[in-house]
Amino acid sequence: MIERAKTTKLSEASGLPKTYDPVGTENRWQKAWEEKGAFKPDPSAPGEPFSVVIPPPNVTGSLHMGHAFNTALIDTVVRYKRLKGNNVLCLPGTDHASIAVQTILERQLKEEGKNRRDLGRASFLEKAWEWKEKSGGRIVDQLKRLGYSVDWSRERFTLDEGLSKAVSEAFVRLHEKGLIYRGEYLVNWCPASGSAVSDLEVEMKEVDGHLWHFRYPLVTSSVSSAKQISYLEVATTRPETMLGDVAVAVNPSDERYKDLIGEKLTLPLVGRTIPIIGDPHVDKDFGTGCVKVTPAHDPNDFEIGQRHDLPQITVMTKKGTMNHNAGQFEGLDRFQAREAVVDSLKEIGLLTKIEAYKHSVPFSDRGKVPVEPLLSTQWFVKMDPLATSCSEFFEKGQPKFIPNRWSKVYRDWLTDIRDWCISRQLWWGHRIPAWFVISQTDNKVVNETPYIVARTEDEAKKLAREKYGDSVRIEQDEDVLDTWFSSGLWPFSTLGWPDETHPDFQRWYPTNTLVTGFDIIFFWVARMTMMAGVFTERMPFADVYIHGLVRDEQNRKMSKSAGNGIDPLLLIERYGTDALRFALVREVAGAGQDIRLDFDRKNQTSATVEASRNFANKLWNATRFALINLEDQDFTNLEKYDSSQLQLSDKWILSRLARVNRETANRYENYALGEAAKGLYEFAWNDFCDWYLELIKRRLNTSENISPNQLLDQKIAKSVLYKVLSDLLIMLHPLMPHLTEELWHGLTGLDEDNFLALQPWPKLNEQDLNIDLESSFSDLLASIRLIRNLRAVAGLKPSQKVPVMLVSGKKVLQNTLKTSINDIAVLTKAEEVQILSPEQAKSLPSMKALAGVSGELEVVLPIEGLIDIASLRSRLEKDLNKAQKEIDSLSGRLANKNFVDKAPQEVVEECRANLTESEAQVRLVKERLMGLDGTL
RNA sequence: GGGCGAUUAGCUCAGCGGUAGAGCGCCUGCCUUACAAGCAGGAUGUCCCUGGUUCGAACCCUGGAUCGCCCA
Repeated sequence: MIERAKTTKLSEASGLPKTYDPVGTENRWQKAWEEKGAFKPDPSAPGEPFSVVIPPPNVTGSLHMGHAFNTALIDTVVRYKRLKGNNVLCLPGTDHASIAVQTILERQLKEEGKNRRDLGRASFLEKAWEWKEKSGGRIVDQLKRLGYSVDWSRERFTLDEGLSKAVSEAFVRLHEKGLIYRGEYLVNWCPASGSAVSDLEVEMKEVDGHLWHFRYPLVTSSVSSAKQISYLEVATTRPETMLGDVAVAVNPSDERYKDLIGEKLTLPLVGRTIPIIGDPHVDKDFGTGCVKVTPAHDPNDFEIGQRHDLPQITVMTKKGTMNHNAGQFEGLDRFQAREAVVDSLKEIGLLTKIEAYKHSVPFSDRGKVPVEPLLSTQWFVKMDPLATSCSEFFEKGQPKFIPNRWSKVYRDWLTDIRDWCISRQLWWGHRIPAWFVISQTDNKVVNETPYIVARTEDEAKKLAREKYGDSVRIEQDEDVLDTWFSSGLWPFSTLGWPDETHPDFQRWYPTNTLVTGFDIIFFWVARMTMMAGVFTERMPFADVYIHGLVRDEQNRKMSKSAGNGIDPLLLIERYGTDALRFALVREVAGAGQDIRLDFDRKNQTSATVEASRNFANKLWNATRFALINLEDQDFTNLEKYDSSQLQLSDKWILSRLARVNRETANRYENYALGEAAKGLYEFAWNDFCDWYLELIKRRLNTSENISPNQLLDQKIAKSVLYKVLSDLLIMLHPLMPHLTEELWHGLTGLDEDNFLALQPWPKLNEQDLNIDLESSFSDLLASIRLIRNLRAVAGLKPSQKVPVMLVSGKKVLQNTLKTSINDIAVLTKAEEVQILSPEQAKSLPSMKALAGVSGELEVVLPIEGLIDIASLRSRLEKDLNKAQKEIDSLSGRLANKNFVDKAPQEVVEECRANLTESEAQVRLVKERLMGLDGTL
């Protein structure tokens, strides 16, 4: 820990450890932020409002890399906005995950040999809450370890009282608007969880199956006798459903069968007589061209059934076993029944063919078993009107998707959408606010039982009495709502809705940005826009920033079942939260794309995260350097110095700083977070540490007998150092919040409650921007590199000082070099540096020297005895070669009349300038080669 | 079947019309008093293939290949 607060003495900083130890620091700041309510905004505080609700992790979960990634991105945006002075609310919470929680609890019960019915609804829910407190608390603690700058005092849970109220309100209002209905339809039944699930919770998987062909005999052969047909052959992937067949369909234009339409068949094994019907949806070319129709067990058949007014015969139970309609097969599991049906058909000679066949089978996302399309009475939300409203907003560009290509995914889904089955045959969740008037139907709930939708039981009773008299008996629907129903309300239910006068709602709704993975655009994003459209008449967020998935080192999707997840907490303990966050954000430059996180499973290390940890350490040490050098002087007020008093390197780093400030703000603003991270990394490491800090060491080290001018220069260097470092820490703060908070406190000595997280974004000094100066400076840096390169080529010991001559006819460069002559000397270990014009150089006595050329600059190290002629020659030849190639290419382009005529003037000019430079270089290199031993 | 994305250095990825970039890894030399989690120097590419547009293509357009995802 850096000494800070009131007792800070910067001079003590030299006692800092050489390496940054993140874990303690991070915990300390997380605690401090939370205790002081740093991220708890006041709705009445000034500042443009900015709000984000986090995608609520579900309470069954533990922190995985997806959370870490999502958090890193959201928190970066949110912290940036806070620095920018917005009144920021970032609201956290969790969702109740009906199916997941219930599955876990029922599994536990099963181990005790019980089921939920044994327990009863009330005690089951009691258990569920107990379990939620434990598990939900864990994920919240884990989120805190990420340094999430959310307001924990506003943490919400989808089953909270307030949010539950929002759910009933939403249900009632949708029902009033005629957007909710109840009815018997084919739904996706998940036998594992014993509940209906929505279309979205079904995943199609390709499986290797079979196509069984079998024959249904014709009852009559009057018409068909001419063709001598006595049966129709059908092909199916699901033989067991034939027990529920009610027809066979053929295409009415199919020459083979069209005359048979209206005839009857005998359904084997069952003996039922079923009609042959004509339906244009039948594909003549698929299989035999005859389709068995099972309306109660197949969505397509269901539609055919509706069109032809066919009965629906359900042959399975909700557990996935055969029911009494299956006759001899009753009681068998659906997959056993399949085999049994096939065997039976084979026995009676009706099975004609078994083909291997790859086909798509719907699986339940949660239960991981094939879902069964099953007729059942459920609650649905009518999607068309909701989707239409969203489409209207979409036409106006709301919400805006980043990257834009996801907007098409969203729109396409809205335009072809089926009604949403929202009831779940579960207990854990929001119980459907509908009461059956059972006294009307013999005290039982049947499809015909009337119902009352109300906000509370009392309200329902009152309504029931009004309508059915005082002796009415009502009973609430057993089922709960799809978890996504409540998640769909999240952006406004968390802000106080349905109380639209709630200060939070007033201040922060609609929210500004939603950051989430592309995998839940339909599940969540679209549901939120639909709910918001109908209840708030606005889109719930302005921007939707879509990110990809974190994949493992082999580019596989991380999943619990594959066991290939990389534990974020492990990486956090090893490298620190900031390192993990920075690594994740840095990888994400191509927004919306998956990122791959490298991970060595044997050693449990990640080179990517390690690189970010090293960066953190670099910043730690840069600050340590600053603290060692910034003593008790006045160094915080850079403005008091006149620009003419600043050195070239000061102006250069300030120009770079201003540029980075502008670029970084733009990047944060436009969700180019990866670029922001990379830009800051480069600036901090290359410009600031490698060059600027090295350059000012000379100025800071002057100690004895310091002249007033030197003292002034030293103060300026310190002021610039302080300015650049403190600005840099602020700009990096959204990406590495803990480290920067720690370092900033150490640097400024401000007390603990004065958080960096709440500082203003550094002011951009436009007047510092100087592109010409930056360009001159990079020439200077190139010169220094060239000298160092020559020294390396010559194999000089680092400690060995040699004289350096720099020769150039270019006036600007000469000046730059002259003003920086001391810097060059220090950075190249030069004994003495001379800047010469070509004329001056010519007048010197010729000698064998170490020499190199870069553009129009010639570097000469007159150290005859030390030269390795061979390696120098090879170096020069390489330069010559490169420059010659350059000349060929450039002169080729310039010789092309089309290029000179059509290309923009400045491009042609640049080309000419480059050619001149390359020619000069070739000339100089040749001279040098000649000088080496008189040959080329 | 419809749609989307990816293909650039050994690896992971930027760049998206004007002379190919970063990090990691690799090679050489350095414990230079902020940092060896470091410093200095260095090597490395038919920018998937194919036509085309253009003075000029990694970048735009045809067509194709391979890998991956979404929807039906």
